Order: sequence, then C-alpha cells, then structure tokens
Amino acid sequence: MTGSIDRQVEAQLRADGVRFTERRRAVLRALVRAEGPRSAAELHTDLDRGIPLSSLYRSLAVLEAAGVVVPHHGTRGLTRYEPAEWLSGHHHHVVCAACGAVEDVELPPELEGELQAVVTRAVGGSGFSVRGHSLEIDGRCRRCA
Amino acid sequence: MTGSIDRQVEAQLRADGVRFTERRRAVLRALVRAEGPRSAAELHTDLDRGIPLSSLYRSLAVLEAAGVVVPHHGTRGLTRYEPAEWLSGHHHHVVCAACGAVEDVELPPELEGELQAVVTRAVGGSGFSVRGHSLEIDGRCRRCA
DNA sequence: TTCCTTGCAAACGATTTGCATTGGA
DNA sequence: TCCAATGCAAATCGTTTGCAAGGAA
Repeated sequence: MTGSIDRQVEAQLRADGVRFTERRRAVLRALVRAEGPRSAAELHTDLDRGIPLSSLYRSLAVLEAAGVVVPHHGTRGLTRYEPAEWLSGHHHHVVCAACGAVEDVELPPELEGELQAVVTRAVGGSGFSVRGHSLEIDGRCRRCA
Repeated sequence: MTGSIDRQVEAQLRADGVRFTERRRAVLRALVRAEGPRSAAELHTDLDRGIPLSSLYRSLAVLEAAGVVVPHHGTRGLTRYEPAEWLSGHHHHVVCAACGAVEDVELPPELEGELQAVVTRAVGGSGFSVRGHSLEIDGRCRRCA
C-alpha cells in the first residue's frame, strides 16, 4: 500500500467519522495482499494474532461502509471481501468450473466500452440506475480443459 | 410448465433415484412463475401452505442436485434459487444494492451477440475454454433510487 | 473528557440434520 | 414391503450486537 493510497483511505474513513486504526490497516493490507476475495475466517487465519472474529467483522463493516472494500457473495453462506475497485482496478472474473479457480481479467478499454454500452441498453428506460456491472465468464482453464 | 418439460424433469430426478413429488412440483412451479431468483423464505410465502422451511430446503437441495434449479448467491447471507437455464432460457441479473431485489433481464439477440463477442475476445488465446457467462448489473431500482 | 474501538459472550438468522412418521410404487 | 419423503425440533454456522473496558484526540 503506497503512502498516497494510505492517506486516501484515511480521508475516506475520516469522512465517516471513524479512525484508520492499526487493526483496520492490517485487515486492508491482508486483503490487498491476497490473491482473491477473503472471508472473515480466512483473514482470521491470514492475520493470525488471536484477533477475535467479531473485531474482524467490525473492521470489515467499517471498511465496507467507507467504500474501501466490497463484499463478494460467491459462495454458499459466505461473504468474502476484496479491495474496492478504486484500489484494485475494475476487472471481471474468469471461473473454472472444474477446479474452482477464479482469475481476474481486465478488459481492454474498447471492450470495456462495448460492455458498458450493452449494460446501458439492457436496462433501457426501466428506471433502474446503473452503478456498476460484473461479468463472470465460466468455463475450463487450460489445465482442466 | 409444459408436459414435456415436466417429463424431462422427472427423468432427471429419476436418474438421481428420487421422485418428482407434488411438493417438489409446487416448488419448481413457483420458481418458474417467479420473475427472478427466490429464497426459501420467499418461496415459503409464495406457496403459503404452511409448508415447513425444512421441507423447502430439502426440496431445493434435491432439485439442485439434479441440475433442475441453480443457486444464486447475490445477497448477503441468502441463497436464492432459479430454474436452470435449460428450463428458463439464458438471462442476466439486475441487482438493487439497496433492497437486494434481483430481477432477470433477457438481452435482445443483438446485444447478447455483442456480449458473446466481448467474452470471446476477453479470454483471447489464454487457453481458457468458455462455457458460459453471466452479467450482473448493480445499482438501484426505481423504488430505492 | 468525549467519542471511537475492542473483547467477550450472548443473540441472531439462515440453513442443516436426527429421528420418528407417513406415503408411494 | 421397502425405501424415499416429510415434519418437528434441535443443532450448526456464519455473522451481529449489547455491554463494559481500553485508547486516542
């Protein structure tokens, strides 16, 4: 985490009237380091400091409310978190149906533009206000093919 | 639910050594009728017959194992189900970030085609073999806007 | 001092499971 | 008859919350 991002996150939290404590820094660092979304239980292991789960949940809730991390509901009854897009960049997921591996894909600008257009036209004049989109591509990775 | 689909589902279940009981028919019918994925609790309301939740969960588990319905993990701590695509057709989801409601959207053919093209080009020559895709559009529904 | 933060334990809500009963082929 | 299906209640599991103690500004 560079200093500038660090300061940006702090400002973001301050706007919510909360502090960027060492505990919260550690949680965010662990998420940035991670290969993919992590659950509270996984972070509990990653951080391994006897940090109680309730504290992890509270840290995650605070970071989520400030828009620093976003929840990911991919798995049965489990919420995993990852850094928000302004920290990690906009991307999509390629999921292997066989081994379950999830990989990030960043689309080239012109494809991302086309995708945006599809989304906009898809909701049409339905009154729904689009905030974001997420494309999941399912199939088999090279190894499992 | 047409008779032919009905028979197809029955065969699918029979292959798993289970029966297509009236209860399970009712659950599937409710899902087919619904505009989008439904949770066990929502089905409990939809069906309103004092059908115990545990039975609903068991019916859903059986239908899922047979590939007749598919789980959808869009919302915090909640699993919703919908008919598998071979029953309901290919579609995408619009999710309201405020109230959690999920609605189906079927893209007009030319948009679906564009989306396919984006997907194909996105994986490029990575060796990943595409099997399907799913687009989730996030934002706020008219009511929550 | 005044809030924000944390730990601990209890509370919760969604989902699952054990067990005895019912029902269909 | 035999095994699957069901209902009920208790058990699980991930997550949230009340409350009292600890810390930073």
